[in-house]
Amino acid sequence: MQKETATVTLEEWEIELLNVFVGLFDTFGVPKSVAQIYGVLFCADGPLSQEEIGQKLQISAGSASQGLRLLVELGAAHKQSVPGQRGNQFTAERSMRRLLGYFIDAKMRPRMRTGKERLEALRDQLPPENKLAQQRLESLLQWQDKAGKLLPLISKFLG
Amino acid sequence: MQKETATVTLEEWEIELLNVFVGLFDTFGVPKSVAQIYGVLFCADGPLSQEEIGQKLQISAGSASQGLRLLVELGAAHKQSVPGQRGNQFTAERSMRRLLGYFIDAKMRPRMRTGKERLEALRDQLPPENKLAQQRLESLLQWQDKAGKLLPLISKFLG
DNA sequence: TCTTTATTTCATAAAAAAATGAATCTATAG
DNA sequence: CTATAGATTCATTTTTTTATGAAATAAAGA
Repeated sequence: MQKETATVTLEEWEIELLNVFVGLFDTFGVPKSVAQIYGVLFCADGPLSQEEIGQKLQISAGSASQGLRLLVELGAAHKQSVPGQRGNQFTAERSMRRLLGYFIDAKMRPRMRTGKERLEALRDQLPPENKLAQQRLESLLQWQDKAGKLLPLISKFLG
Repeated sequence: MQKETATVTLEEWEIELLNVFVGLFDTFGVPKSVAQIYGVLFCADGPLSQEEIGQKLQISAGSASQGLRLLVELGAAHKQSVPGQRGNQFTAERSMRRLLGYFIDAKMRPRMRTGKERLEALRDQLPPENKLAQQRLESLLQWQDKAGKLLPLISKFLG
């Protein structure tokens, strides 16, 4: 079978965009290499294989695999296995709304939920005479509450 | 001078709250120990000295110093030097709105600004016939734009 | 001033996170 | 079925981040 001769080197403008993504993603604690993989997909003209991504970024197959897995988990990348073809293809989720939405669902909500449960459990076993503890606990529960209402609004705004 | 016999150990409920803060802050890449320092301040009944914080968390003076510096930079803690008294006192910023607002100003805006500048510079030197690059660049600039409009709305909502 | 206590700095140590690469598993082509 | 390209896993290595502690600095009391 004819080997595809795709571009395996990053262009100047792609590198520049990648750096911006690295900064953006870092705000949410996503590692540099993962942001770079996303960036490559974002810039690409079509789906890319894991191999192509690895070549462009000069990273190992293991690294590419792990990074792509994280991105797929976060909903930032989509994996498609094309029938009648080995390997998988990846594309970037380019909608900012969906990107943030997935991130919120995958990372923020679970944490907020367990946090809330913990706090509510604590409230039930906290002596009522401990006014300070009661008060601090209430403050924090209010944060959770506000955040829970804010997140959908963000999605809406971006939609 | 009489030595103050403040509580140097964390109570059960404080530890629980600290853990919640660790989770929340981690979402934005703030290290555990820094989140814990914030938690201690948040729970406290009044201002605390760096020494008291260090004792409660069993961390070194250097660690406390660096962690507090970061929190102050982020606007998550306030430092006050009480006249006629050695050392400084620290308090937590307990307003969620201000907390997020400061964070946005301190960490997100600068990144977005430099990102935007970079992208605009790139746009000016990008050959117009490179349609793909043009298009991707525009997408990303639109993200910046949306984000720039979203951030104030968040502050407003929390206010 | 000198002394003592609080704080910061920064080189080093410790810990945590991320990348590698070899072994393993999977799936397709032949 | 067998051979092979592709993908994944995971123990190990590398890199990065964070914490420590000793030394330097600052600031207040005597």
